[in-house]
Amino acid sequence: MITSHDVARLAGVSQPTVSRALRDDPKVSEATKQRVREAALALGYSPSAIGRALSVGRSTRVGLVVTDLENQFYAHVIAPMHHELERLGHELVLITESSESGPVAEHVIGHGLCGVVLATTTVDSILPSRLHDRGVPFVYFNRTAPNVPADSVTVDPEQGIRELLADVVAKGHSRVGAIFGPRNTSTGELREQTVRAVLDEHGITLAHRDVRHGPFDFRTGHEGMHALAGRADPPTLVLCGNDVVALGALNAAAELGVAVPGDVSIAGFDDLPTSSWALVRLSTVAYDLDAMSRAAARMIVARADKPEAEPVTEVFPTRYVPRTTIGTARS
Amino acid sequence: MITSHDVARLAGVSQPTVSRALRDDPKVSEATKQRVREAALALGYSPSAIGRALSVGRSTRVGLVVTDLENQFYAHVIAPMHHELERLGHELVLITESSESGPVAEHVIGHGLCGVVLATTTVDSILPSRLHDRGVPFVYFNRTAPNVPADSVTVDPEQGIRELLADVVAKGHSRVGAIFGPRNTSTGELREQTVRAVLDEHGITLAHRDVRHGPFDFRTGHEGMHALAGRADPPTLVLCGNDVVALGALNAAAELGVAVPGDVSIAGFDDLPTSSWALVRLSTVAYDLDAMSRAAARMIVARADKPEAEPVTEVFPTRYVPRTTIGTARS
DNA sequence: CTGAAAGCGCTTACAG
DNA sequence: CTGAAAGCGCTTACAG
Repeated sequence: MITSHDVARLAGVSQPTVSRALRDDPKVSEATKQRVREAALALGYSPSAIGRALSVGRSTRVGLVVTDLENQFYAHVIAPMHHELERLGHELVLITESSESGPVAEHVIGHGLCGVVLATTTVDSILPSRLHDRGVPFVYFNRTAPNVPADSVTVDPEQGIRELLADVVAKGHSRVGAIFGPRNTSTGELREQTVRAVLDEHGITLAHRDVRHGPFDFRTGHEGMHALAGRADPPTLVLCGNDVVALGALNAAAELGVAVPGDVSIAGFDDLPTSSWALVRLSTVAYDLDAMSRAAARMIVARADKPEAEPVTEVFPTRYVPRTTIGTARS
Repeated sequence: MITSHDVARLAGVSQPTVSRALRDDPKVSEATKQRVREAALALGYSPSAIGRALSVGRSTRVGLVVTDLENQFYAHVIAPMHHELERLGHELVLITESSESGPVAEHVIGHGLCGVVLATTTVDSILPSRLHDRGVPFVYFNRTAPNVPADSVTVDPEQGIRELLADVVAKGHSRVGAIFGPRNTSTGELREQTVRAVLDEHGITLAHRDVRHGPFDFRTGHEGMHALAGRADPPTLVLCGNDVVALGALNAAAELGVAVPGDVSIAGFDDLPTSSWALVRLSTVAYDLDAMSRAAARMIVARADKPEAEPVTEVFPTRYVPRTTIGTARS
């Protein structure tokens, strides 16, 4: 490996001068900088980020903690988050909660990340408090945990759900079912409560047998729809916890031969790219996931810079995107 | 930050002893190990990976170089690769070629990765030779570059394509079109050549006007299908460079109101999870992408261990998975 | 404007 | 079995 000492030797300066010159320190003369840059180029030298990290006591690597990497939702957060981090001179390292290499908190601390973004927090996860105790900067992305305050980027589902349900009611649905997300996530819980409250304003109550819960994945929607639509007397509409769940439901409907929206209407939440496919055309609730992901990136680097600043929180509005999976209620 | 020195003080031993004890060095007595572990636990200490990396001169971080993070194909390589790396005690850091922070090679070198896997190599990319020159271990994933030899994990498309085309011919297609991948990728080129060669055995030639090329993305398939099927005299079947392209084509067909496989048949390559959706049911060529991704993970850590070993290469076989997008040719 | 010195948190010979 | 010493590649006061 070639180091700043090699460059120093070639340029005929001291090693610290190489360090300063390459970081464009104003205290170094232009002539020297020039000489150093040439030497560095000649040797193909690039400074070791790890030497630097050890020296300054902080790295430029942020971790993204996710449980389900396979889930397409996360592809759409990883991409923009990575780009924004790169723009800020940081790297993205992936961490999953199911880490076999021991507790995530230890992993995070040991691996010298300057901060982490938590994308799959549950209400009962211990990670936030562990990170807090160890002084590791972090931000909540999308989901939050109630007990440990920290920066967060979230979405406010209300407006989108109101618009969606207004359409649902206008189309004559009164027998509505739902496949909600997990109860132990802030997003799952908030969306469910909002749906129930707004439905209530319209005089509609969800029948217990028309409701399912499960992880925000394809399978939940798939199995949920089989359960709900496979019955003699199914609801005319099924609200899904998110688009991936709705995609599962849509496919289950196709398997069952139940027409959407002829026999049953379906709604999602997230408006992923797949939802606008001609083959899908899912009516859903949208928000700017791309901007959210980038905001989280900016937030974590800012936080790493000023660990003591007041927690900030950014919330993104939602809107209804009607497509073709919600039709007039069959009578 | 709490360091091994703090633990040493509390345990009443020297700092190197802490280091050895925690790594379970057999030369340390059980009694001492016990004491050190307790002290470490009490202080909530976890060893700094970056201190360690600097000391041993090698990190446990492997980079994955990808251009299009949004592409669902990569979600299915990232997940298994990450899991396998984690199992091996390594981390995955994401790198995109469009790195604004200067040339990727410099980035890779500077950031102290122990190796990188190249997932979006083109025939003309300079990265392989740069990495080679700088002595950075790397492996080709899926695609290779011809000039720089290195470890690789690839797929052999022949068997799958043979089976696919046998079915195509049996169903009476003779007017076949294609939306191939980019000419400057080994995968794009190899699949195209194989298709042409096997088709030739069946006495079929692709008409120039029935062929399109483009990046392996949704848009390529989408625009390609609009161009091919929007004409007066379209081919009866369109072979796509991969599933994501085929998904674009399938959706374009839906938009155009052309029935699949009634009006036109469509084939893919990869067999992504989406392809088996009831809404999709894409006939395609399959291989074990999961195993491939894990193999690449194992390969890069092995390579980082023995930089001088002979390059190894692992190739995965393919098979045809008939579903419903290929039908009898209309006459 | 530049250099010598010390230090970041580890590991690894080398002694004992 | 354990410790003192040196070093990994940087950065950052401190002198000059």
